[in-house]
Amino acid sequence: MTRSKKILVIEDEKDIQTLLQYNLQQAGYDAVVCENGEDGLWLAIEHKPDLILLDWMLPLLSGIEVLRQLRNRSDTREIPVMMLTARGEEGDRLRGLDGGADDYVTKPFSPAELVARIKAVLRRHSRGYDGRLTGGDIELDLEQKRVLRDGTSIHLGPTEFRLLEHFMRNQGRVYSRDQLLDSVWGDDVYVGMRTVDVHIRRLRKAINITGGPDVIRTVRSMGYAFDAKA
Amino acid sequence: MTRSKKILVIEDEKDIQTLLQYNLQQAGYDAVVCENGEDGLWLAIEHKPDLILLDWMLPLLSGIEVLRQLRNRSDTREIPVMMLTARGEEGDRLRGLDGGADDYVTKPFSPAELVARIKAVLRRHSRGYDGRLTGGDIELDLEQKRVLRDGTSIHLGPTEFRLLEHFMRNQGRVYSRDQLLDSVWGDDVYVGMRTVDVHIRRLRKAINITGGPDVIRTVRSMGYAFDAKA
DNA sequence: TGCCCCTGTCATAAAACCGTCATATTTCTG
DNA sequence: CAGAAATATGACGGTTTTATGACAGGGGCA
Repeated sequence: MTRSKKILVIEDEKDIQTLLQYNLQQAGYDAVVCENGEDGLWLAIEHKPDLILLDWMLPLLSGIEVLRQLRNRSDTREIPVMMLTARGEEGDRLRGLDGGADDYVTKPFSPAELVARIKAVLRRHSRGYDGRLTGGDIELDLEQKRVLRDGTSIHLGPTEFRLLEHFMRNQGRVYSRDQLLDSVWGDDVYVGMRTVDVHIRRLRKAINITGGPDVIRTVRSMGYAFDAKA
Repeated sequence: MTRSKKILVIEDEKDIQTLLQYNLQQAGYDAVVCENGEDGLWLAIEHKPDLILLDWMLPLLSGIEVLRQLRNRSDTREIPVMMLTARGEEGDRLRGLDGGADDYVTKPFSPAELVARIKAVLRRHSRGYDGRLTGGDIELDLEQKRVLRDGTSIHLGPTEFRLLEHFMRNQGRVYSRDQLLDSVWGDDVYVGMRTVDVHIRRLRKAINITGGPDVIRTVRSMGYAFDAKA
């Protein structure tokens, strides 16, 4: 049996804190709890949890700011984050997803549902652990750095490969050019937005030589997404 | 009436097989049965069942391995899986949940209980999460920025999308053109009232290409509203 | 060094989208 | 039923966003 997954909870409301702690442990997770953004950030860096539950409203450092900083460090960028938001604030939710949260839950929530969602996020995130990603008729071999479409091999440049990998790890989800630059190029690069378009085009051209349907969906004024199914 | 849910049963013990098949059909499900992991995997990919009942001990391919492969393919990843385990194999149970099973049932079990659990899993699964709005046969996925009607994908421009989103968040309620301009377009834009009509028309045209009934209700001298059911 | 592959940026073409208007159609009122 | 009021529809021009093709610089490698 693998070690139990570690989950970091950053939440200032005491009762929600204990509620979460209890339920997470009940579900077999290893829960670490703290109550403000600064500690949370520190613990995240220190403990490298498998997932972070992050409250939106926090003392000292707002949730969105914590998220931003997590995404800005190479050693925490890959940790999935679920935001806890109060009901009603739609703008927050959008900004949260925009900032790279993997899911969000509106309070109040049922513990059972939360655990289910955590499972889903962890599952989605651990995709490709055997070195292979698949979507539709496209296969991506992470170890050999090879791409197959419908059996035939396809050549991609390094950037296109990372781009496709990112899309295939998060299929269906729409990413803005900013987000893509952040997660595919890295945060310390500064290249123009339109560069993303060009690489999308290169990726499309390469991946569609077999004649299959385009798997990359353009979402006007939003960004791009990968869709395996029609 | 929607089509009956399809359930794939992967189980090698003949008598349990027939027991399940009988009870599932009795409960109104469409049951497909097979008896080893390889066939199960194949059938899952081929049939896209709504739920999979997966025995733990299987010839050829173990249950956990089948589960792993199901979770690694984009077209089967979202299908809920219930594991059937023999009494006492607690470790297995944990590994099952860890691997992404949605529930587990220990043998022997009562058919009635099994059906109840199945219903619960299906309900939980179809209810979706906050990132998805649903009304009637229309689904709106905020995360993927996609609209589905009766399963078929529908394309909307950004404004139509926001318009529909607003309607689906407040179903049944009537909004005047002024209110719509305010909440969909924004406070600081000033466009003519009639513009709303035009976008309503575009939304209608797009959303009714499948031939379903119009879900947008015109309230003369008042505005518009979204009604899922007649 | 020279060649080849990869990258980022531009200019331009091509789409997609938006707001408005003129006109047809429907609904209401008396 | 006539006339008025409100909504539906089709078309159009302008604007924004995306797609495409071309190009030059950078770096690895023989």
